Order: sequence, then C-alpha cells, then structure tokens
Amino acid sequence: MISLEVRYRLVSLFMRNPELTKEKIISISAGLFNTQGYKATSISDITKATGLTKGAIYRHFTDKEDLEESTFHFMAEKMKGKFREVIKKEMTAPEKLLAIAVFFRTYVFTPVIQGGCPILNAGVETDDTRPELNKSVRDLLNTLQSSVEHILQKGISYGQIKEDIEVERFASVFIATLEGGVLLSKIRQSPKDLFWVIEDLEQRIKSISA
Amino acid sequence: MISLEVRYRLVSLFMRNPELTKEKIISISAGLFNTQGYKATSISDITKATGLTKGAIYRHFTDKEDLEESTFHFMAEKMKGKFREVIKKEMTAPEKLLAIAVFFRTYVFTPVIQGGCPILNAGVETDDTRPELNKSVRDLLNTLQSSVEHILQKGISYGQIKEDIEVERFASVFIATLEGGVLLSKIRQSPKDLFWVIEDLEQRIKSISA
DNA sequence: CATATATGATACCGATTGGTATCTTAATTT
DNA sequence: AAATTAAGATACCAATCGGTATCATATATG
Repeated sequence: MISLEVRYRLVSLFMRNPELTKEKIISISAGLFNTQGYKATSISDITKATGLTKGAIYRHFTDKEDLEESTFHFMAEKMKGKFREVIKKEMTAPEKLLAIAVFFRTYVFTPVIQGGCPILNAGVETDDTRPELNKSVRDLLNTLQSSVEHILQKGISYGQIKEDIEVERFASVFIATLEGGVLLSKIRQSPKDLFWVIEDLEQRIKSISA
Repeated sequence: MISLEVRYRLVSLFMRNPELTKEKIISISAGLFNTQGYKATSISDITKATGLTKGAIYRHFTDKEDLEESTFHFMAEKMKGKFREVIKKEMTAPEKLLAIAVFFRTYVFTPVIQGGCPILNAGVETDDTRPELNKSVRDLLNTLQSSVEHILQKGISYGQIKEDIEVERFASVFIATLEGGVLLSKIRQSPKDLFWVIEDLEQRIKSISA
C-alpha cells in the first residue's frame, strides 16, 4: 500500500498528469479549508502547500469558489464513503448506529480530513452570501440524516428497534449531539466531551432497542 | 426605556462621547463578526456599518485582533448576563436546566447577538493560530458548563436531582446537544432541529429529576 | 520527426487588506 | 477666553487578495 503523497511525487517526477494534479490540489486544499476556513485560506496558501502555481490551479478551477465547492464535494464523498463502510460492517440497527457514533471519534484521533468534521466547519462559515456551499453542506447533512433514519426504519421492521420511536426526531437529536461533541472537543482540545457524547448515545441506542 | 441605537444618534448629534463610540463599534462589530466570521469581516466592513472611520476605530483598539477579542468579550458578557437572568427566574434545578435549554431558542428567533451562538461561531473559526480568542471561547464554554454543574450539584443537595448523576458528564452532553441543535438549525435554516433537541433535553431533565 | 495541443510557470493587474502619520476640530483645563 | 488635550477624519502605505494574459514546455497526434 503506497500513500497518495508518495504517488504524487513519484509520478510528477517523470510526467505531467492533470487528473492527479487536480486531485492533489483538492486533497491539499481540503486540509487547509477545513482547518483555517474557506475565506481565510488564500490561493497563495494553496500554492505554497501544493508546490504548484496559480497558473496550474486556475487551469483546473474557474475561480476560488469553484475550488471551494469542488473541495467540499471531495470531503463530502470521502465522508459518505467512510459512513457506508462503517455501517456495512455491522449487522443490526443498534450496532450500525453505534458504529456511526464511534466513527465520529476519528475526528479527534485519525481524521478522515484534517481539521475535524466538514459539516461543522463549513456549516458555521457559510451564510446567506454563499448559498451554493450552504446547499452542499445541507445536502451532506441530509445524507447523513437519511442514512440514520434508514437504519432506524429497517431496525423497526426487523424488530430490533422499538416501534414507537420517532425516526426523524431521533436522527436529528442523534446527529446534533454528535456534532456538539465534536465542537466541544475542538474548543477544549480534549477528546473527553466527544467520548462522553458517544457513551451517552450508546446508552440511548440501548434504550430504543427492542 | 430608550434604545441604545437612538441614544447613540441623539448623543452623537450634539457631542463626542468616546465611551459610547467604543461601545458602538463593539456592538456593531459583534453582529458582523458573529454572522460573517472574524477573519471574513474587514475593518472597512466595520467603518461602513458604524459610519465611523479607521481613525476612530484604531484610536480605541490597537489592532484588529484587539477589536476581535474585545468584541467577543462583549458577546460573552452579554450571554452570561442572559444566562444568570434566565436561571435566576426559576426556583428548582430541573426548572433552571430547562430554562437554559429554552434560552437557546433565542438564537433562532430573537438572538441576543445577531448570527447565532458565539461559542459555536468563534469556536469553529479559532484554530491554533489564534490562541487568545480560542482561550476566550473556552472560558465562556467553561462558565456555561460550570453553571450547569452548579445547578446540578445544588439540585442533588436539595433532593431535586437524583444522587447518582455524574454532574460533569451530564453538563457536557447537555451543552453539546444544545450546540449541535443550534448548528443543525443554522445549516437547515429551520428551527425544527433545535426544537427537537430542546424537547429531548426536557425529557432528559425529567429523567434525572428525583 | 514535425506539428499541434494541453498543462503548468511567470509576470502582471486593479482592488482590498490591515495599519499609520497627519490634520482638523471638539472637549477640557487653566 | 486662551491654551491644552484628546477624538475622529483624511490621506496615505506596503502587502496581499483573487484573477488573467502570456509564455514555456511536456505530451499527444499526424
């Protein structure tokens, strides 16, 4: 298993590869946008981090907004992929829900993307002035919410989850609690809050299990 | 009762008042920083919004960072004041906790400060590069957490809250859930998530009441 | 091998950034 | 009332912003 970083270097030593270049710009921008913020990250920050020039960047993206959205899309896909992977592994609804909760621990220790949860980060930064990015964040949140709701519904039909659970409401509070835990751990720079939140959700999952 | 806005106008019509000017800069900056973000708000944004010039601003603040911190401090004090007010009104621990939860509804309808919860907004934006602001956010969060813990402890000693409740843990999850609700409602631009979160916490408060 | 094309580097643009030196004038002090 | 002090306006600064026109060259095509 060879890392992406090394692949970039090896390949770029011998030849140009526009697809790899675009991938590189996006993956490196992801870490920058997600840690420093979108507005706060300049194109020159990205040229420094990638070793590329403005010419290369603006060849692949029409403007900064395009780069921001492409980058968020990349993060969203990565996050969704991880979700599916983590959910697939488990068999029952309660186990799947717990797996999602535990997945959020990666935002403290081994982040899928540097800087924490992109829903939290982009969700706070995007206001009315950036409706497209706002919509992308909302879409990602809705995807997450839908999969939690789907797990609950399947769980109910399989007799793993109590029948009287309000699916949409539970999913909403479930995700809110997780995101809040990520926020508190980020502010305190300590995993404790997120751990407690996850343990709490574990209890909550048990309490709705049939 | 005459509004601050009107007071500013009346007073500034006839004479200078440096203290009022400083207050004005801060209170208007609060709305800007808390909606657009700290980095994303420029000094010229502030001059436009206040009707003042750079000269006036830099007379009262050494640099932008100073203005940012002063402004966050202003928001923090305002938030703490509202907390105390809301908590004071209620007699028992469960009622006080519920009052705090309900208080967060103001971040959707009648915000104390424009743009939502300053803990959420500043907490996400501040990274390792802004340690002072980060500390201020942490301090505000800790104040909120302490008051929740204090309510719980008093509640236990008065026999209103069950004895076996882990105070710190409960407070942490309580606040995380609220902040997560604020985030989801902000992203979806709908109060529903926050409402559900508050109703959920209401149930939770009942479940720990003695 | 020669030509055409696509990719990335270089050099530049006007606008805006945070910040400052200077000047005017309002308020205070004597 | 005159002199002093302090508040705010004006005009400027270098640095950086996002963005573009142009140039060099690696790759693909004939």
